[in-house]
Amino acid sequence: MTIGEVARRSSISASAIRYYESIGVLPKPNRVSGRRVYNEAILPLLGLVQYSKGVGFSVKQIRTLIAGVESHGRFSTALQKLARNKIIQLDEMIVQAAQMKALLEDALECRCLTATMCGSRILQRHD
Amino acid sequence: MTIGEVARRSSISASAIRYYESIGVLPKPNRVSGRRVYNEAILPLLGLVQYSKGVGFSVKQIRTLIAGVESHGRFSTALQKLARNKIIQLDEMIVQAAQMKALLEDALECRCLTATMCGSRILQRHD
DNA sequence: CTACAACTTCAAGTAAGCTTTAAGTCAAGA
DNA sequence: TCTTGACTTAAAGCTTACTTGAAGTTGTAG
Repeated sequence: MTIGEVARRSSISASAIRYYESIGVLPKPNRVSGRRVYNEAILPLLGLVQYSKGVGFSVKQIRTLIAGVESHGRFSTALQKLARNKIIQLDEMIVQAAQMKALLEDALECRCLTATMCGSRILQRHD
Repeated sequence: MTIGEVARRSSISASAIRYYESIGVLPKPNRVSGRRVYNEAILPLLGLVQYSKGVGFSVKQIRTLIAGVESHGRFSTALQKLARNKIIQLDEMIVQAAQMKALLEDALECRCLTATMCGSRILQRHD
């Protein structure tokens, strides 16, 4: 696969793919007359990148994550730590997202945020 | 309250608070001899800012959100649209976060991501 | 009166995460 | 052979969300 095909199939721009490679998020692919040639394995990797971004990993964290995928079998302590911290963050995120959703739904129902906000517990935790 | 007190109580830096005011996220407070004087109402507002940031609102979206809080009673169609779109995004985010959490937990259990990734449904949705 | 902390403004700097631009290479088709 | 389109690089540019720095003001405490 050329970078153009990968871009089309992953919905990630070619320039972003080159950028990811340049900062070590993606492994360097083979070249044929100077051009990058990818195999199918790049797609789930890019899927992981997208997914990780979606839940708030920075590209540098994603690099650590991908390194874990690439280094078959090994799961470094750095990666374990990252994973554990992220699991905690994800739990917080899930709660927060659910609360924000409830707040917005309430607001939509009564067509105003003021009343919703005053009644909401999530905004009352100040001293 | 001075900006310093607000900063301390909200854990948001004074410079960030001034920045939020400058781009219209926060209302302009009263001044006493040139200095900003806030009342308690600023705290839940800053709480909403923090919360919104946490679930992926941009500061410009937060501005729209805060405008909805400030304009007592009115809930503009723009804000309704923002709220509806955000509710959809939040649903996706919750699912994605839960899946990523499961992936990381599985990875921690078997101490490698490769096996986890290959067995995961979330990274298999490519054509 | 002076010193000091906490504020003020405005402009410039920073970091992340790409995108865009310019100039060049390569293989295939007319 | 020439053109075309997809690729290559390096460097510069852009947006978001602030932070930092410089220079000045204010009220209080010694």
